[in-house]
Amino acid sequence: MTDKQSGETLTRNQTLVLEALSAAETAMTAYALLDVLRDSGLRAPPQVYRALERLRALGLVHRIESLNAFVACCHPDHDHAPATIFAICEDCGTVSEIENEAIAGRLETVAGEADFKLSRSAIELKGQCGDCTAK
Amino acid sequence: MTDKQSGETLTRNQTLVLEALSAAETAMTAYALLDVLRDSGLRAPPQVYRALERLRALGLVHRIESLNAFVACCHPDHDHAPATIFAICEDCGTVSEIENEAIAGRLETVAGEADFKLSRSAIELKGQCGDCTAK
DNA sequence: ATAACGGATGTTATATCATAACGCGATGCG
DNA sequence: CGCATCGCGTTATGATATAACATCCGTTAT
Ligand SMILES: [Zn+2]
Ligand SMILES: [Zn+2]
Ligand SMILES: [Zn+2]
Ligand SMILES: [Zn+2]
Repeated sequence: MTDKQSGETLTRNQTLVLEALSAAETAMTAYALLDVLRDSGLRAPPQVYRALERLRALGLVHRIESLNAFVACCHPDHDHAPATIFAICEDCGTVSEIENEAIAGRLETVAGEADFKLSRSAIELKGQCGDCTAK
Repeated sequence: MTDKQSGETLTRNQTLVLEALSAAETAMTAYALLDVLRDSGLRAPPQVYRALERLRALGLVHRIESLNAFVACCHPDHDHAPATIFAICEDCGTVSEIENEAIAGRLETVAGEADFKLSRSAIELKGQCGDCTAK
């Protein structure tokens, strides 16, 4: 176990993708990332998708299912609750990550009542963020 | 106002798509629907997507974001809670629709606390259904 | 009646999102 | 060395979704 790349350190491509995502205001599609990173040497979709896959496994990036797009985790340091909630502004596109134990627990209960063995969940809210409501 | 197609009745294509979806055990993609309905006269994706769009507006069909696929609503008669939950079995693919007022309310609260004006939400649970757990 | 309109439809082409499959080069290990 | 593993680059293709345009057909206004 030489730790060449066995768990912690990010490769060049992974770092590029994570930095691009972190710098973005909104969720980005894989192709948007590719466009942005073309000058940094990325040339083809698999390079981006592979980096995203790894970053997701590390919990540094989340996929927003309803947008087919990706965001950097806003608190990669601590572990996630079993149910993370994403609030997506339909006006400006910003995505906020919300943790809520109560809802996570309630979802577990509801799943149990339906005789469903829950492994993971995606909760995506659409609406208007505070900034856009104020406008 | 002859009610030619002004709100209630479904057109031929819409009926075909809804029937195919209702008959399906699992969620179906638009292209799967197209394959199934080719013998009934559907020839191109826009015909399916247009029918799906209308059926969704009528509340007869739901889109499962994490699958890029669609299901027939299992209780099209009564109105939906603001937050419908879909439990998706990763073994057999069945999708169950769950209504839960408590979670819907809780989501409203959480959104409010985050200063987010909620318009609609997608909650998708992945795991194992009762039948598959029993196996 | 007939012209104008709106809505559903059919069709072609294209945009957008995602992965399969192959080969290469560096690294670690027997 | 001989071999396995891993990241990487590249090409090609698959899967999902929509733009754009032409047509048809009942309704409605003139
Ligand atoms: Zn996170
Ligand atoms: Zn906003
Ligand atoms: Zn429903
Ligand atoms: Zn199952």
